[in-house]
Amino acid sequence: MPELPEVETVRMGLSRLIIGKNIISVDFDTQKSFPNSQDDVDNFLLNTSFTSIRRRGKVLMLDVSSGYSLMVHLKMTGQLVYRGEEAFGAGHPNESLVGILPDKSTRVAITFAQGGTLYFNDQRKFGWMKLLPTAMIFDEPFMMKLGPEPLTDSFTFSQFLAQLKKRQNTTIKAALLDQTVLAGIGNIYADESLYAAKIHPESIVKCIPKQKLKLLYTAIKDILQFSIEKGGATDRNYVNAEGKKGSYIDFAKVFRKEHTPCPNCGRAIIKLRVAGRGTHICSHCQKLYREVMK
DNA sequence: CACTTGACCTGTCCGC
DNA sequence: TGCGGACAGGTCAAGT
Repeated sequence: MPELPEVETVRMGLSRLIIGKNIISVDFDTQKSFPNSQDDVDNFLLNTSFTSIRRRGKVLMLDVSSGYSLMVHLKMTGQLVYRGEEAFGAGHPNESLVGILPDKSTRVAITFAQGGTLYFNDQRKFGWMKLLPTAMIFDEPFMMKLGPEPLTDSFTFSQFLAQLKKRQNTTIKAALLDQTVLAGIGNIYADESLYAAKIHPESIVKCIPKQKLKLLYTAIKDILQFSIEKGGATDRNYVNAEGKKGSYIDFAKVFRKEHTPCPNCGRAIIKLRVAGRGTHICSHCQKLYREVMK
């Protein structure tokens, strides 16, 4: 559920809250959530500080001054929440979706000399955080295979078409969820983008007319950007670096909107299963392409 | 090789 | 009220 806009929101928040602070203690529990040894932590994380925070797809890279980086994937229920004085500047502490930390979902806690602690929480333990040399990040198999960043200027329509060539015979929904085609799209933005482009998610990639793919290309960029401006989508677990919700879901047209009227035609939004995922559509507005158009 | 399905987890919700 | 089971979805391994 943390997809590109949510991870980007966390990145911006952490950049404001933890850069330059000295790490004085690191506590971690399960091997699955944090596979590094105590020696790694002692040698490359303790007594260092975060220098920059980057994002690639749904992955965060927290670079530290030792030449190592913490790679973080939040998967479905992961959260990176900073607790300290600064985090509560503007709003109220109780706007936070998360309570007192650490709690039973806390997997890693990183405490700073200046006060404040960064918590990695993950209810379902699908997410992970791992420490590795900064220079080795892009040698990780998952990182090497990632497709282009949809919000960069270098991501053009022709590049989008070229990427889709890799998945010509599958459904467009499966193609959008494939991180090697495009990096950062998950279930929410796949459904919203396909609705905006009026394409049925079960359409076969090679059968979709080029001008419809152009609409999809534009919708992806616009929707991801808009969601970042709204602080991402809080469906159930997602919170930003201050533990607060994003508001994109209030603007969603179809995601989790089954039985409510389509904003375009008024017919009910329905839910089906495509590519093994809950999928939300207006079956009247979104056209199904299964035969190659001449 | 291309593509689909199941496993990994745990909290929540629904029906009985 | 309690309980079993379905469901949520990102990624990888296993299956077709």
